[in-house]
Amino acid sequence: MDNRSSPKAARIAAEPRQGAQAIRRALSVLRILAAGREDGVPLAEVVRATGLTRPTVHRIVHVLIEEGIVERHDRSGRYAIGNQVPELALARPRPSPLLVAAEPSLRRASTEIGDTLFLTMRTGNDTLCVDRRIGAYPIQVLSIEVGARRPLGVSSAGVAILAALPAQDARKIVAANEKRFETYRTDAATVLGQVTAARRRGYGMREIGLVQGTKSISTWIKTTDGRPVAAMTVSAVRTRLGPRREQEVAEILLRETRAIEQAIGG
Amino acid sequence: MDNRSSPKAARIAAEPRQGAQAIRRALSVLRILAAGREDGVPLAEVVRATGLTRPTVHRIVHVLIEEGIVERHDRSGRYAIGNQVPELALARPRPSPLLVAAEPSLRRASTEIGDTLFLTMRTGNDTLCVDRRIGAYPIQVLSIEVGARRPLGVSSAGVAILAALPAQDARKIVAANEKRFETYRTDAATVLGQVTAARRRGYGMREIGLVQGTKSISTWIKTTDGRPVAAMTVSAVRTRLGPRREQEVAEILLRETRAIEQAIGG
DNA sequence: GCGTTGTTGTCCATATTATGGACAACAGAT
DNA sequence: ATCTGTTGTCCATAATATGGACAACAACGC
Repeated sequence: MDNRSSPKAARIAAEPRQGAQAIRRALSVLRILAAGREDGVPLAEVVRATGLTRPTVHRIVHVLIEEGIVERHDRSGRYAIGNQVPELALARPRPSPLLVAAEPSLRRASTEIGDTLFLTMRTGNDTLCVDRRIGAYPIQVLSIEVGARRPLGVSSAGVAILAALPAQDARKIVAANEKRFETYRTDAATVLGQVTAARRRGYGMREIGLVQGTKSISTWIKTTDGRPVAAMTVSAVRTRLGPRREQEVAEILLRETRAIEQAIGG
Repeated sequence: MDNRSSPKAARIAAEPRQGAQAIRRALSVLRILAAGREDGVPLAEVVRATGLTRPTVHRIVHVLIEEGIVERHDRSGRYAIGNQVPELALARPRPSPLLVAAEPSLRRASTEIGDTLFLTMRTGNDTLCVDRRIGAYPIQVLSIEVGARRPLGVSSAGVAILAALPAQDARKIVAANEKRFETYRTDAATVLGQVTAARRRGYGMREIGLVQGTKSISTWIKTTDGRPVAAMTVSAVRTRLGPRREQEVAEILLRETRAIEQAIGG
């Protein structure tokens, strides 16, 4: 009851505006549900991931259902993003400038590498897969789809983005996501270790992908102000990405990453 | 303080769940902002349209800005749907079954009629344009774009949908939208008159379109349970739609409307 | 110059609103 | 039959969101 501080206080880093706890909570519920995609998420998982109490989550979710923002699947009882969300999204028709800037690079890298390529952007404390290119090689890792959303740190793309952030910011995000890591069978310490390794290596990597037997390599994409906003990822069965080829692939990714950065800047 | 009623009360028409006023209010703000599309909406207009007080709207809007759900345009000071909304929408990739069912009919009707064709669906108390086909005739009415959202009643599509609803429901919606009609230079009495006329005529019509010198004809599309969910509209410069041609066009629309209804049902 | 009418933004005492502990009911395991 | 996992509901309570009042600024008229 004292930190109201100076009258026209610094607005630089956005002191949290008060008087809307419920709205903020509803949004954090929505973001968890978004990670569940079509299948949705059980209530208990939302409770775990948000750290809210169950009555609160239950109330929020059911109000959102009445409003058409959330749906409940009758069979499974899981909750998912409802059809009014895309309807609201139609108000914003222009395609993301990132996607436009990345398109040629994705096409080039995809034909050159031949394995599945992903473009993943950061949104808040999550990564969001916004584009996927399937390569020519007969075995492709297709587990991740456009729209897939995961806590920053869980995928190699997330690790790459964390590695490119100031260390302090990265630690904060990892701490904020800690409760959610359990679901993805990892923990804060592991993630921080991978981030450090990626920082040294110059790109992100996961020897054990989220899917058994796959391996992923990710490079981060920064805007002109130096903040990483996205990552470019190659996923393949592990045997396809031995040390020699890892090097080759990483070089292609780094080259195209720079091309995307230039396209955004210019 | 008595209508808590029977223990396992009728859930048929969804008695409003309480304990989330703020969330509901935030959503009604969002829906108004969605109607403003890229340009957004001034705060005062949101206040008028929602009937909330200005401090409340201001607080809600600014919390949503902090959360990335709303953006404020620096030049105009207007508020608009932010980029996190499409990001959340990515969680729901499947295309609307209505769009799929309507596609062949839209294509047929568009080539046959030659004027601009719209598919507009109902969402809550609004209409939302979800598809537009440009015809072969050199003068086309392009004012309405995919994503355009307006209160039910102001467009001919909205009038058509209201006409196909039970009279009592239609009256309720018109009453709920009354505060917003002012912005579109109409009022409840006018709308109700147009709805009655449309009901008698069998399709919706606006002699004076939202754009000067245009005329629109709309037919309603019902699901098997008899509820109208969308409308198909032709817009053209008024001189293109004299009484003779109005009749022709209406017949084509009604025919294709029935085709869509069958495609949804089967 | 000086009202007038339109904005947007902020403060803070107040009471309305959202909260969460406790309880209930059900589904699968063991 | 008991345990552990769910989801859903109630309601007294405290914390939260509310909105009246005030302020600052812009555009317009005269």
